[in-house]
Amino acid sequence: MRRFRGEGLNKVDSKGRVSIPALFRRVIEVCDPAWTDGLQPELVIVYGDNRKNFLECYTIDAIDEVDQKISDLPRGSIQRKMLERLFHGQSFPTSVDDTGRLVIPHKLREKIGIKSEAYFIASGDTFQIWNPETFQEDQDKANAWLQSLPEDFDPLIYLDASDRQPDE
Amino acid sequence: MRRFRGEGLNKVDSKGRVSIPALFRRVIEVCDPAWTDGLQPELVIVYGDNRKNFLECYTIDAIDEVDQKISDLPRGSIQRKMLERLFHGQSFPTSVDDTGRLVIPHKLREKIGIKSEAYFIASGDTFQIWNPETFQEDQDKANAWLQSLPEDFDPLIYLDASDRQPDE
DNA sequence: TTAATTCCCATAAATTCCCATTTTTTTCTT
DNA sequence: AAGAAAAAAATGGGAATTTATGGGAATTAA
Repeated sequence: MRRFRGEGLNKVDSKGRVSIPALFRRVIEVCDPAWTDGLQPELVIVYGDNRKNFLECYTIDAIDEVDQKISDLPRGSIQRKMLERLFHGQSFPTSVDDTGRLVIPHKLREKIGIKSEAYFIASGDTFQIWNPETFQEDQDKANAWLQSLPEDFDPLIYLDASDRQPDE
Repeated sequence: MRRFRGEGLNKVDSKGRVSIPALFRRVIEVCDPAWTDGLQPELVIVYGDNRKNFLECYTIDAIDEVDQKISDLPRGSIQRKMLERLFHGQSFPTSVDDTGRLVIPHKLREKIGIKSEAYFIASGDTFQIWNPETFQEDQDKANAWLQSLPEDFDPLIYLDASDRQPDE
């Protein structure tokens, strides 16, 4: 499974159009089973978790995987209801046009406070769209946290935590 | 099988007419085996479960699947009787007109308290129609619940629960 | 025959499509 | 390695289409 990598800052015009970083486009294409050269590759923007102040963009493969897991949850369970609302309801299916752009609807631009520029950053099998200033603030916080750690601390140590139990 | 995705808020006029979000129309069309360009695609509104304060809209494909499962149940069983009443009796077959609208009969508008606006939200292979205020209240509850969780809790963790036993 | 429903037409706003220009990156040539 | 040429990426604007919505006439139902 191809993963996104990298970041980018692009202009948003009055119609809400914004270029997707070219590297991301390649991944979106490959991860859309229906895509073939000449077609507009599809993706899904998820925006419903109001604790997050960015948009999360899923490839078709990634969202299919989520959908499958949701349908495996018991019908009527609160978890299933919440996830259906988030991923099926509070999401926006769209596609990359033939000039490599995406249209971010007015409502979604408002939600994350995007005006004339959008900041893109990869996050595994999804990528995020931020208001550049908001992202910078978040980044500043992350940096401050890193500063607070001992001089010789290496964050890579976390990688080895992944085979422990979730609540350990 | 195509799935609904997204949400929308549209006006309801004095005749009960309301536009169906355009993205939903595409799914309704594709999921009606009899539909072809120019025809009015059909769907079924299920309204009988009075624990739910919204209308549930099924595509033809989706309702066919439900019907099939009902007819697989033993004749005369209480389960079959209940489901037949709900899906065959307390449902309303209708179609999307050529301007993309649906007419919600007076009785159904009353049932869910719809006045001048209707809120649509996708939920897998069906979509729901709510009174906007009622939905907002429901959403507020969901958000409060999210807020009550630890800062770093991600509802996505539920997705990984799908390979456990239901009652685990 | 009143009321409700369906059909038909009209319009404003939003969205998509198409094409052109600028900017950046890559490749080629010397 | 520098500069020129070519390709790819980013951006901008207008025309065409789609969407959402409203109103009246025709039709059907009570």
